[in-house]
Amino acid sequence: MGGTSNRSVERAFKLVDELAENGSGGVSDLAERLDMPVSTVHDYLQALVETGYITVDEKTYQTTTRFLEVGHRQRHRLEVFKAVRDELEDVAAETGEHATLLIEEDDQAVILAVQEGPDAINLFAYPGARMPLHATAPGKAMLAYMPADRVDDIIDRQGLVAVTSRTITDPEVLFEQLESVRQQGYAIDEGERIAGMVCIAAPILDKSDQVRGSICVCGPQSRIDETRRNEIADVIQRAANVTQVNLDYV
Amino acid sequence: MGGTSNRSVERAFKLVDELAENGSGGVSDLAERLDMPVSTVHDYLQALVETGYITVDEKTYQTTTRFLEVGHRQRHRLEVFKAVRDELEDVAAETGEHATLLIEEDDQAVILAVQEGPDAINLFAYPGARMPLHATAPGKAMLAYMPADRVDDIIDRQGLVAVTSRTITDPEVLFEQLESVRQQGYAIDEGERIAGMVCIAAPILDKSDQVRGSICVCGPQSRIDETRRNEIADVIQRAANVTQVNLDYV
DNA sequence: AAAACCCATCCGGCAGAGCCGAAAGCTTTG
DNA sequence: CAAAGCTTTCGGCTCTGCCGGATGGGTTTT
Repeated sequence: MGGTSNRSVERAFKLVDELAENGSGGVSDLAERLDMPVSTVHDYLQALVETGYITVDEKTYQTTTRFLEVGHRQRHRLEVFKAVRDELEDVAAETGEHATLLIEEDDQAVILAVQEGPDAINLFAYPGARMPLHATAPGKAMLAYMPADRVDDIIDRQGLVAVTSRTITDPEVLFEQLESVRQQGYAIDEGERIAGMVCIAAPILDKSDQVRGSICVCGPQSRIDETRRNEIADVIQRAANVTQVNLDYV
Repeated sequence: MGGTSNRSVERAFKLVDELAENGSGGVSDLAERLDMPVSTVHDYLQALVETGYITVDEKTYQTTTRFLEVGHRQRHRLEVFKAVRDELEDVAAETGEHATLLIEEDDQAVILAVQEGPDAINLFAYPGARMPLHATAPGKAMLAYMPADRVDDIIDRQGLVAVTSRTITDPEVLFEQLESVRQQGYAIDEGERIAGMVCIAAPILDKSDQVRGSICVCGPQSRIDETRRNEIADVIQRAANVTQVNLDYV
C-alpha cells in the first residue's frame, strides 16, 4: 500500500462522498461529520464550488447536476449502452419485470440502466448501484465468460463475501455454477443478494467473445416460478444476441 | 476574485472534466491535452483512481459510474423530481413531444429529466444539460417567478448573451416577457435557443410561491402551430399544478 | 537482435501550497 | 443586547505536492 495518494484530492472527494451519501450540509456540520477542522472544510468547499461540482445556497452545500452530466456522458460513450437500449425496453415489456443493464467495473457489477417502474421505489436497482459479482445473476453471467485467472484474481481481491444466507461463499461451488452458466447461456440467482428476489441474467458478448455486460431481469420469488424462469431466460438471451449484433454496427 | 482555490482540487477536477468531455486517455496523452507534466498527471490519476471516481483499464483512464450514482442520488433528494415524475410521463404521452423537467442551478437552467425519445438522438436534451435562463422557455418561466432583484443579479453576472439570432438581449424586452409569463402562466420560446425549435414551459411553484423548477415541452416549429401551442400550454400547466400539490405531500 | 523509441512508473529534494488555530464578522436565539 | 453558533478571514509554520530526471517494460524500426 504505497499510499501515493494526494491528500487534497482524497479530502475533496471525501467531502463529495459525504454530500452524495448523506445530503447537503453547512461548513461546520460537514466538519463535524468528517472530523476535520472547520476552516479546512471551508477552504475545500470553496475550491469545490469553483470547480462547479458543488454548489452553495444559503450557506448550504450540495452536489450539482454536473455529476448527472458526467455520468450521462460516460454512459453514452459505452457502446453496450447504445446497443442494448431498445432491447432493454422490450425485455421489460415482455416480462413485465424490472430489466437492467449491468457492466463490470473495478471487480464489481454496476447497474447502467433500469427499465420499467423506472428508478421508482426500488432501492436496490438504480443507475450506478454496485454489487459483488459473485452474489448476483448478472455478475455470474459475466464471470462465466471471463478468463479463469481473471476470476481467480477477483476472488483474491474481493473475497466471496456473504450478502445473504444464500450467497455463494465457496469457490468450488462458484466455479461449478459458472460452468453451468456457460452451458445454459444464462445465470440465475435466488435470494443470493436480496432475500426473496430472483434474478435471471444473460451475458452480452462481442464478436471476439469478450464480456461487455449483462442483461438482467429481477422479480419477487413468488411471482417467478419454473416456467416463468424459462420464458424470461429465452427473452433475455434473445435480447443479448440482438445486442451482440448491434455492437458490431456501433 | 480572491482565488482561494486549492490547486490540487482544481487540477483533479480539470482532469475529470477532460475525461468527461473528451473521453478516456493515457497518462501522457492527458498530460499533453492539459499541458501538464507527465509525472504530475500520473500522480493525480493515481489519486483519482483511489477515490473510485476514475478507473484504469489497460493504462487507459476514464470516469467511473460513480458519477452516475452521485447524480442519481442528488436527483432523488430533490423533491421536485419525485413530485413531477408521473406527470412528466403523462405530458410526453399527451403531447407526443419531448417533455423535460428543469431546475435552476447557479444562474442557469439545467435539465433534470427527459421523457420520450429518451436521451436518444437529441443532443440538446439530456440530464445535466445546462443553458442560459434568458434564452429558453423554462428559464423565462422560472425567472418570472423570482424576485426582481434576483433577476437583476443574474443579468449582471451572466449577461444576456445571444445564443441564436432570436435570443432576447435587451433587459427591457425580457422584463416585458416575464410580465406576460406571469399573466399567461406559461412561457414560450421560438428559436431563441435553437433555431427552428419551439419550447413551451410552465413554472413549478411550491405553496409559498417559490420557483422549484419548470416543465417544458419542445418540438420543431413546423409541428407546433398556434392551436397546438395552446393545447400544450394547457397540458403543462395542469401538470405543473398537480406537481405543486404533490410537493406538499412529499 | 540491437537500437531507437514510446510509454508508464519511480525517485527525491526543494519551494510553495495546504493547513488550521485564532480572531473577526454575521445571524439567530434567549 | 448579550450570548451562542455559525461562516469567513488571516497568516505563519510545516508538510506535501511538484516535476525533472532516471528506470524499465514493451513495441517498432533499422
